[in-house]
Amino acid sequence: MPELPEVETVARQLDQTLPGRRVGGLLVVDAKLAQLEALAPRLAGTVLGPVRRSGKRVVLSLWEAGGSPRGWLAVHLRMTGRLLDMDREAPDPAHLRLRLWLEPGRLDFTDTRRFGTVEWLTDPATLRPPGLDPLEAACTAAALAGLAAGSRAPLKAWLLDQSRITGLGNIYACEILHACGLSPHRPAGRLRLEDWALLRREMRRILRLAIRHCGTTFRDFQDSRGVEGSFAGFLQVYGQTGGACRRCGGTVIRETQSQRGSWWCPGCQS
DNA sequence: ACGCAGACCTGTACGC
DNA sequence: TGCGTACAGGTCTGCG
Repeated sequence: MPELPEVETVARQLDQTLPGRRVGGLLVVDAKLAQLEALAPRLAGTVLGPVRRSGKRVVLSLWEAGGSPRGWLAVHLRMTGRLLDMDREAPDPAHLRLRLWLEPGRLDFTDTRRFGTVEWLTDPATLRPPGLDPLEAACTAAALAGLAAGSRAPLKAWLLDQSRITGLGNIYACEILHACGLSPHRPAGRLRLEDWALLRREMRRILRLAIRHCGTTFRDFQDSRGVEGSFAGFLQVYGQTGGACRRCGGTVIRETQSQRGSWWCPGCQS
């Protein structure tokens, strides 16, 4: 489900409401997360600190009452995961997988498809994702061109590879390529520097715009308050099979590429 | 280095 | 209404 803008939305919201709240306990509901049971003693009594996005993960920091970090909980929401900031007395949400009891309130992790993961990290070096974050200053046209040098991978698949750029998913990869007029089939290694400059610019513009609208809810996404994102109305090609391209009037098509749907307009993307 | 199939899961939309 | 099929925002493993 969530890509960079959705994860950023959740992280920013939780960063407004979680820091300073004490962790009272841990409830593991899903047997797939049973390995977290052992964490309960280490979490109890900690205080939540800043919440950040790392790639597509939401990272909660847990601090000793004294003032040094005890560790980080890195949550990957995958397709249908949600982190919901709930009142203590609220009824259980559907598909509850994990709960952090807080003072006050509680943080519920729900996940319909159960693909989501939760990791306990104690080494700060493991907090950073392997790839370049599209919104960081280090993500320059030259850096992108350097990463892609020699690659024959189709641009769409290249953008989805999290080891190079971290944060893009299917929706935003399709939207960015359309905004740039680049075909998803173009070999990544054959782009010119000016293509990367355009791609970098559009990538940042679209991601920032989506963050401003709290992400895209095409199906499942909800933020930490259970509210849907409003960027869906801005989508130009994703999910628009047979629709008219808003730029050239051509017809948006869907095809399967690297096992994923690719939506694009052959009229203006080449 | 790359594509591809299959796996992990559950829910929904659609055609018959 | 009911049943089968395809598809879903992610990522991993194994194979060719």
